[in-house]
Amino acid sequence: MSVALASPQSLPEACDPDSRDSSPISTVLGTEENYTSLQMPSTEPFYSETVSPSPLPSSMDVLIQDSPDSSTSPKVKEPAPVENSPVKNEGKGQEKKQKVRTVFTQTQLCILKDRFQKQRYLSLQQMQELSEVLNLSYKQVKTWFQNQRMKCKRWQKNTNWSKNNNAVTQVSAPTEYLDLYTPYHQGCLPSGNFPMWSNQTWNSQTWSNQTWNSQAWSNQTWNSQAWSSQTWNSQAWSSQTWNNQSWNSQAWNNQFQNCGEEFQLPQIQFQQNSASDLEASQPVDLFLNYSVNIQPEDV
DNA sequence: CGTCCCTTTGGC
DNA sequence: GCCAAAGGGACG
Repeated sequence: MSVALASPQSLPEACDPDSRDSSPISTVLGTEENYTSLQMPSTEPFYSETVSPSPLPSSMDVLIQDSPDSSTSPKVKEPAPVENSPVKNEGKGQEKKQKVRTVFTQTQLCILKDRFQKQRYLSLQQMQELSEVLNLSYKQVKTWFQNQRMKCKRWQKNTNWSKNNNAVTQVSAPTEYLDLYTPYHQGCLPSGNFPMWSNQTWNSQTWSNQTWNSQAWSNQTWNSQAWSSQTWNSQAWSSQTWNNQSWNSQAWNNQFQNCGEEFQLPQIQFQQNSASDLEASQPVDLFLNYSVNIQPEDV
């Protein structure tokens, strides 16, 4: 809850169109906030990000739905909140399934990209939730993420390719590709960097609200306390957050290898452990309330 | 089922 | 034409 959200009225409907589109960076708001307001009013933690106590202006939905968004497809744009049956358009005469290509609104894209920036793989539930928020179908969200991953991959390939020799390749991996997005992040969503780690007190709540992405991990300084008390006991692993995420090896690895080169996993620096701390491996207890001190440190 | 990958198709 | 939303096949 660190980030103070400035204006509750989020999302300028027009984030910057697309990279290639000309529209100027809409600097409508500060660089951080709004996003939180997208959160569902729901009771459960879900939209990670900063834990916003704010009750969510339902205006968001409206915004997304009938935002005068420029790019809203004139015709298509069918926001089936639920599974979208394959196009069955007007099916006149010809049965040929004519492909319907939805044009996502800028708002939707902003949110999607912002999310992607933090998480390349979403669990089923996360996708569903996101799809509800965006008023898109689950399938659309899933497809979008897939396409995005592919795009990311291609981009990565190309850039590695062209500037292979140059040392500059060392740029912090995960951010490189994301920079592509910054243009409209500046005027739309909070940037991908979030200072939520410092002196955060983790309890089951904050934990489940945290989006674990590469940056988060790498920025985290795991000391003995943090890590070992975590101990990743079965309870921790099976707690909501982890369950909601369908971790397979692929998802896991890719999670940490955002579009750049390789990503360095968090270095665990074990200091001296006070045995007392460790042994107490009470299932969830430890998990419920411990704090992490983090020393600012670049990645 | 989800993901990867390639292809098709439609907006712009 | 380019790009991105989908379709579809292969794979696990």
